[in-house]
Amino acid sequence: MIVKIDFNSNEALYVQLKNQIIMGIANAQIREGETLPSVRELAEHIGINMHTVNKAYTILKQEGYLKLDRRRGAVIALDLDKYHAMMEMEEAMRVILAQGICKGVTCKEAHQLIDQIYSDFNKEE
Amino acid sequence: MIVKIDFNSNEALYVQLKNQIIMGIANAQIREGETLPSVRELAEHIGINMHTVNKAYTILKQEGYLKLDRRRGAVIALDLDKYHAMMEMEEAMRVILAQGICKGVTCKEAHQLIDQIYSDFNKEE
DNA sequence: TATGTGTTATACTTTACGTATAACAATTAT
DNA sequence: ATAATTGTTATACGTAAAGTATAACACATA
Repeated sequence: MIVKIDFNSNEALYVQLKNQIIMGIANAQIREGETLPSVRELAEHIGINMHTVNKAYTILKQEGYLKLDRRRGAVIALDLDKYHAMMEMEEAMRVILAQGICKGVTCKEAHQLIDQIYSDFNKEE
Repeated sequence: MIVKIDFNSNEALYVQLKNQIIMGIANAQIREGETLPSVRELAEHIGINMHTVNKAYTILKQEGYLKLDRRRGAVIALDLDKYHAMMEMEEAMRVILAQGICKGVTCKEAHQLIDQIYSDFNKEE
């Protein structure tokens, strides 16, 4: 799995890393039971501090994507609280769709976008 | 139009305000050509600093939602750069949908969510 | 015993956020 | 003309978050 970090982004490094890993799971590039690199290893590979990686891992654990194990490391383990996920999706989507509506994006175009992204995630293996 | 700010949120005040205004436009609670309160007036009404409101207005101007006029104030004026809006929607949606996919949200359920939000925005007037 | 996990603690720098005053240029009402 | 109100800009300050840097701890494995 390839992690791309933009050091010029205004988005925090640990947030970028967190999102990349979530998209990696959705892509099935990493699967249930598989392990991520250790915090020190990944930190060195990306070129950032260990604690920044650890922060991303800790949040992923709290949000139900990982289980952290001494020695084994960070293991993908999904906690399927679908209801909670839907609530958060709704709140985030409301802001994004509002922006789209103001800019003339139709409901149909939003649906097409959803289909495209879903098929992108299923395409990769 | 009612502005609700959560002072306990981890989201910045100017971001919350910006999003509320965008959703207000999508709702048609404020329409093209109408004016928002002055920065000082809105700041006092909400109970925050003038510069925080000004920051939200400035960003809304840069992103093509407002035009700022001396004396007239902040006037809703939408710059319909649909293509650019679609690009940003795609990037933001990719992260949100990835979270949903990991949590077992189906493509169909995502579509239902879109429809619900779109109808919510069209219901209000 | 040695090594590599996550974890925690401390200290430091830098940046973003929010507030606080103040003043400016332009416009409108008096 | 004068006064008042608009967005705008500048400066300064305090607080919090982000990121880095060392160091040490408890635990599990080779």
